[in-house]
Amino acid sequence: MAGIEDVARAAGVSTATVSRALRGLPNVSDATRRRVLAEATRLGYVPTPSASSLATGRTRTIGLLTPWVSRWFFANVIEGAERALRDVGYDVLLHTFVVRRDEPRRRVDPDVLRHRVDGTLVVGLPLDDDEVRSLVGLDRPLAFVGSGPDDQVTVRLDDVATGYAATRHLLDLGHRVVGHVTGVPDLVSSWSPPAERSLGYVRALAEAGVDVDRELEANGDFDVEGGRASTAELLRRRPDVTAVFAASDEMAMGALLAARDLGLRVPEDLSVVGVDGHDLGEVAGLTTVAQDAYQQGADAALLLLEMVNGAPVPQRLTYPTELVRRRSTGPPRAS
Amino acid sequence: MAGIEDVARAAGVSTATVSRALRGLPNVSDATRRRVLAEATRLGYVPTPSASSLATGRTRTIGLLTPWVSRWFFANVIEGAERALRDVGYDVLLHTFVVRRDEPRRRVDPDVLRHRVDGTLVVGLPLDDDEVRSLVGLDRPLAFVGSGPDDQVTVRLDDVATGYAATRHLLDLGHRVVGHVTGVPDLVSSWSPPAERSLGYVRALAEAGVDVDRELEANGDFDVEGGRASTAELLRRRPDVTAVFAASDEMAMGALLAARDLGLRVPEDLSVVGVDGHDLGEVAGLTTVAQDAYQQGADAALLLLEMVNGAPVPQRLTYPTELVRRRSTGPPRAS
DNA sequence: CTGTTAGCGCCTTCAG
DNA sequence: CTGAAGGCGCTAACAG
Repeated sequence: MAGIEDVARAAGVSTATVSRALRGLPNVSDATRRRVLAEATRLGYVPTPSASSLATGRTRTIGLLTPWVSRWFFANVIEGAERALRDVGYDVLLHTFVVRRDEPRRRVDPDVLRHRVDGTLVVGLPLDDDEVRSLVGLDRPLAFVGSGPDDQVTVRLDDVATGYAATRHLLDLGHRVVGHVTGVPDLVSSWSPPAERSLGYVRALAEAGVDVDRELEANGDFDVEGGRASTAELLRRRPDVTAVFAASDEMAMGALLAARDLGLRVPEDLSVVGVDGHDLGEVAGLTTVAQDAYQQGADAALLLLEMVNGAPVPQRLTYPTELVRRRSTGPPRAS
Repeated sequence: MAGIEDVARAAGVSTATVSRALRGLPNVSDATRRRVLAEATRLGYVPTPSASSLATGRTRTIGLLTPWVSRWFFANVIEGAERALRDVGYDVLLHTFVVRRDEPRRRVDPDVLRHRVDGTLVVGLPLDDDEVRSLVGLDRPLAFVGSGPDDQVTVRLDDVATGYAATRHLLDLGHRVVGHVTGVPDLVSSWSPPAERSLGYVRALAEAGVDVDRELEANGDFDVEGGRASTAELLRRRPDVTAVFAASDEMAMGALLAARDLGLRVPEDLSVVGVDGHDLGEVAGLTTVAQDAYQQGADAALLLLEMVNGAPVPQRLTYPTELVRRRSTGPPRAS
C-alpha cells in the first residue's frame, strides 16, 4: 500500500531519487541508496507495475503463445521458459490457441499482446505469414520454439535429421515396408516439423532404395487417438507394413494401442518408433528419438531476453536428438 | 499506436465518451456509440492495459500458481483454466514454484502478485498458513484447485473417497496385503490430497478387517521415478505384497516399471491401481480412479471470476471420480 | 447524454 | 548527486 512518495518522505529525498536508488541506477550516493532501500523495505514498498509500465513502456512480461499446455512437448517448453524468465524477474502471460482437426483456429491477434508484453515466444504454433507479420508489427522481440519462419529467431531440432534417424533405425533393423504417422493434414506454414520429419522419412527410404508410397503415410493429429486411428488405417491399406515411424511419442503410443487392438505383437509383428523422449516412454517400452524440450524453452526465453535488452542473438539454435532404443522396435518377422 | 484522444477527435466527442462507448457503459446514445466504434476500428485503437489498470485498479489478469506445468494434473488444470479465462478476455499470469524432495521451495511472495492480478488461482500447491494469509492479504479473490484450506474456495476431489475406492477395488479382487505409494514426505499443510488418499486407504483396509502396517506405505514424490523406487522399497520390506495403490497415475506407472524391474508380472504377481485418468493410462493398461482435471481448472477459473465480480460462490466444488478397470489389476495369485 | 477536470503511481528529462 | 515538474494513457466523478 505504501507508494513511492511515502518512501521518499521517510527517507527524506525526492521520489526521483527513490526511483533511481531502487532500480540500481547510477547517480545516487551510497548513503542515500542505503537509506532509501531501508525505508522501502521497512514500509514494504513495491512499485505498481501498471504505473511503471505506463511510464516506461516496459512490462517485464513475456507472452507465450501455444496450442496446448497438456502435451508433452509444450508442457516442457513452457515449464523451461517460465522458470528461466521467473529467475530474472519476468512474468509469463500464457495464451493458448485451440487447434482442432476441422475448424480453423482463432487467429493470433497482436492487439491482445500490444503494450502488454516486452516480447513474444511462439511455442509450436504454426502461423501463417499474415500472423507472423502482425507479430513482427508489434515491434517487440519475437522468438519461436519447435518451428518458425526462416527469417525469425528459432530454437528447434533438425527435423529432417530427426525423421531420417527414426526411419533409418527401422531400416537398419531390416524393415522394408515402413509406415509413417505424421502430424497435420494441411499446413498453414512451410516450416512445419511434421513436414520436415516426413521429408527425413522419405529421404531415408529413398537412400535405402525402398519404394515410397503415399499410402504409407497417414495423419495422426499429434495425439494418442489420432495415432491409433491412423495406424489402424495404415495397416488396413497396407497389411504388409512391419514398422511405423510416428512423428511424436504420443502418436506412437497410439500406434501401440492400434497394434494391440488388432492383435499384433510389438515388435514381432509391428515395430514402432516415436519422437520426443516422453517421460512415460519407458513405461510403454517405446523406442524414440529424444529431444530436450525443457531446455529448448529455457534457452528460447533467454534468447528473447537478450533481444529485449538489445543484444545480438543467433538466428537459430538447433538442438541435438538421441535415439533411445527400447522394446517397441526389433527386426521384422521373417516373412 | 492510436490513442483514445485520436479516436475522440475523429469521432468528434470527448475521451470520456470514447471510453464509455467502447466499454459498453450506459449513457451513450446509439448513434454516438456506433460512430466511436467505427472510428476506433478504423484507427485500430486498442486501449493500453497499463493505463487502464492504473486508472481502474483492475488488470483483467489472473495469477496461476503451480509447482509444475509438465505433469498431467497440473497441465490439464492450467489448460482448462486458461481457456475459460481467455474466453472472457482475461489473461493468465503463470507462476511456477520448483518443488523438490530435499530443499525447501521458494516461498510464495504476494508482492509479485500485488497490483498485477485481479485474483489468484492456486493449483495443487501446498501452502503453509503464512503463505495463505499473505495471499488473502492481497485482498483479491483467491481460489484453490486440487487442495486448499477449509476456509477458502476450493475445487477438488473427495480424496478420502478416492483413496477408499482405489483400495476397495483391490480388496474386492481378493488382495489382503496392499501397499500404498503416497505423495509427499512432510506436509506443510493439513489439507493435502496424498494425506487424505492415504486416509481412505487406511479406512478401506480397516473396514475389511485387514492389518494396517506403516511398512506398507512409502513416499513416491508424485513422479514416475519416485513411484518406481518406492514400490521397489515396498516390495523389499514386504515381499508378500500383492497389490499397490499409488496416489497418482504417474507414480502407478513407476510401480509398473518396478514390477518389470523385479521380473514380476502385472497383474498376476502384482496389481497396480492409480489415481487421475492419465491420457496414457490406456497404453500402460493402468487401472485408475479417474478425475477431470481440465474441467476443474475451467470451473475454478469461472468461480474466481464470479468472485472478482462480487458474486457469491459456493465454498467448495467436489468433483466425482470414476474407477476405470484395465489390465493392471486382477485377483492375487492363489498363494 | 456528454464534456471537463483530476487523478491513478511512477519515471524522466532538465535544472541546479 | 538531487529535486521539481510534466507526462505516460485512461477512467471516474461531477457538472451541465
